Amino acid sequence: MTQRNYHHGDLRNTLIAQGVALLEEAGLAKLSLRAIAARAGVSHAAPKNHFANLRSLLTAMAAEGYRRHVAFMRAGLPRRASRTAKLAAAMQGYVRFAREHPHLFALMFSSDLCDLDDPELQAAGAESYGVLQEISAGLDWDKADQPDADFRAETMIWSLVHGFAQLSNSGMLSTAPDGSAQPVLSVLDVVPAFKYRQ
Amino acid sequence: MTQRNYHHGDLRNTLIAQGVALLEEAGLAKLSLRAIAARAGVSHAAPKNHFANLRSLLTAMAAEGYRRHVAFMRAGLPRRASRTAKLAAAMQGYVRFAREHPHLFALMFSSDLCDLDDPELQAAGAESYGVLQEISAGLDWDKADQPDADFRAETMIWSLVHGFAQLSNSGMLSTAPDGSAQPVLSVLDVVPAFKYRQ
DNA sequence: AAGCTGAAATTGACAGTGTCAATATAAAGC
DNA sequence: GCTTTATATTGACACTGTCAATTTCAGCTT
Repeated sequence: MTQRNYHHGDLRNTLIAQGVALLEEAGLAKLSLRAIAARAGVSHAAPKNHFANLRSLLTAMAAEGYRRHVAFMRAGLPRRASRTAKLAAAMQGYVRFAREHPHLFALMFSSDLCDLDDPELQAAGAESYGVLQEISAGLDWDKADQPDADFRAETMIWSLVHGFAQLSNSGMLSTAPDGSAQPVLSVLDVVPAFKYRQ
Repeated sequence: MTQRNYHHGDLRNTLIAQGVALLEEAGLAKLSLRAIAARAGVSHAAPKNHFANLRSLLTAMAAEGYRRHVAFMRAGLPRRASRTAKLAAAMQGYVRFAREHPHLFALMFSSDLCDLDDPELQAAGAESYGVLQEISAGLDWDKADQPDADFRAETMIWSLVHGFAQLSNSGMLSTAPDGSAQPVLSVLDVVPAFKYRQ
């Protein structure tokens, strides 16, 4: 962390880190390329050497988000747990990440803000999707014998947990439309009790 | 649609309509207060008389989005259909709206863009939530005898369909992480076959 | 060791943004 | 017909992302 005079040395990673930090602290409204550059101790046009535009930097930040996301999903997972326990742990990790990093989570899925086709982002996302694939393989439900059964199961689990996280972050689950307060639900209160084949 | 000279006459509604139109045509990137004002045939600061700031206009646009959203959910619903048929129709309407109006749909749930606490937005959202409440009441599943059973069922259905819509719009369901093309799923391919009590 | 080269930083400019204050216009009420 | 008041216009401001021109300096060649 020595002070560099002119050439920063590791500006690319610093920009990503400071960008994520600023996003989490201040939200999207206060996030700007110039503010991130200032936080990195660098002039307003320096990022241009590492990122073609703001969108490109946001995409790299989203990829970093996926890497942290995977860690949350794998966390708190006992090594030799039952498949149902693994499913529960991964889903809780998914939602916990979304709740603790709402802005980063929103960025990761926003096609308006970042290039969802970017190879690095796709790679980071694939890692995260892999966890979902593991835990939803062999699920026993009414569509287990349909074509694309695995893909359907993954999509069902992903939709469920992703929708829950999204609605939770939008504040849609805390108060009913009539204004009455609602209990704070865990994902597990809402996920059907799935079993696995054999 | 007569040409007004100075006073527009119905600028508030025009701004909402033109804002939605521009959003759907060009996306968030090209959306600006000045562009909307220009589309409405009015100077760049005219909106100030009807909306305190951009956020306020976006919030009104989101409320309009909810009104259209409800129409999609109620559409194609036979008057005397079974509850399962109603559930299917409403879910398909939910996703169809999201797919046909991706930017508006994103706006409706973005706390970064609009005031989710706004009374008008809440009212419009309540109407939409009401449809979900109707169709998910009395659902028979493993949590039907738990406390807050109704709220859990609503949340489960909503999470499922909302997550599916969101992931679909993010392009996450069309290609697997390894790059292989995936079948285009309908929500119904992914929703467990729920039944109703009695 | 000196010099060259090119990557990585700087400064300065530009058009475009949201917001605000001051001004102009016209509709509504007396 | 005059005043009041809502509504629109103009002009300015600070801030944004992006680009071009310039400066700095690390590492390689000779």
